Amino acid sequence: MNDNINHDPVACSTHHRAIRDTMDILAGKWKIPIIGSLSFGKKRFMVLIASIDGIAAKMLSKELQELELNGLVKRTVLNTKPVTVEYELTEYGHSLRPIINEMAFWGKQHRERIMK
Amino acid sequence: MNDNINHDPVACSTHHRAIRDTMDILAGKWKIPIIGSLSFGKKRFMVLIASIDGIAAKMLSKELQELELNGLVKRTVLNTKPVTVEYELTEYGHSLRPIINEMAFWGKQHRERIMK
DNA sequence: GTAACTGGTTTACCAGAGGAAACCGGTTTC
DNA sequence: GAAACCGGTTTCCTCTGGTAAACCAGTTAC
Repeated sequence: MNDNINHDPVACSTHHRAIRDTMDILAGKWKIPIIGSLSFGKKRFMVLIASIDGIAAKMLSKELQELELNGLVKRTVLNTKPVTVEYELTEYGHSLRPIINEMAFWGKQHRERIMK
Repeated sequence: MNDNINHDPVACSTHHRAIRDTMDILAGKWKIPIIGSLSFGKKRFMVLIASIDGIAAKMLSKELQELELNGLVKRTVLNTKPVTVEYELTEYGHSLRPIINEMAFWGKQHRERIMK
């Protein structure tokens, strides 16, 4: 029998790169909680801080910037008395749903499996 | 209108924990390439090193230990002349397929979107 | 004028992820 | 006995992700 190292280098690296792209976008401690919180609707900065347990302001603003850069989140500055800023998930941001759902499903199953 | 911070704390934290579990298991630079390489069939240590571009022996052995701990990979020591060790994906390891596929799909789409 | 609230930025610090290279015990070949 | 191959482990180093806390500009209430 022959150990096959060959799995079409091109298609394979494209595949891995795509997976890595996705992982990078979702990486870090806070991306998922933020997306999760925003999936319930648009929220202001302070509301986000309150709704995401333990996050620091710097982290939130940094993560929101990255998410905005990647087109997953839309930032809107409102012309109010003290300036308020609203963040919301773009349609593109919502397209992550299937991935997040798959991960939630597998993770739940995994925890049950580990317990016994 | 009312900014709703309440999204059922219990169900929500369970959900996020499950997602985090999955992310943790897949985290790091090498888990996916290793799983990807093993998804083509069982491989020996040296073959894995050769098939995963850029990985160091230390990293590979550490990551394999974690994957084995989580029941995703099975390690078999063969009684050969110089001891050889075979690694293979367990059935449970294969259950990650849907997640990985979703991520590959989304990542590919995302890259195309970013390009234009 | 002073305080408080808005949405941040800046600085300084720390733990952990990952990389490079040496080392190791056992076995076969020369 | 020397060298090479196997599957690691150990040590040391660097670089990054994340934290805490101070600071900032603009606006309103007191």
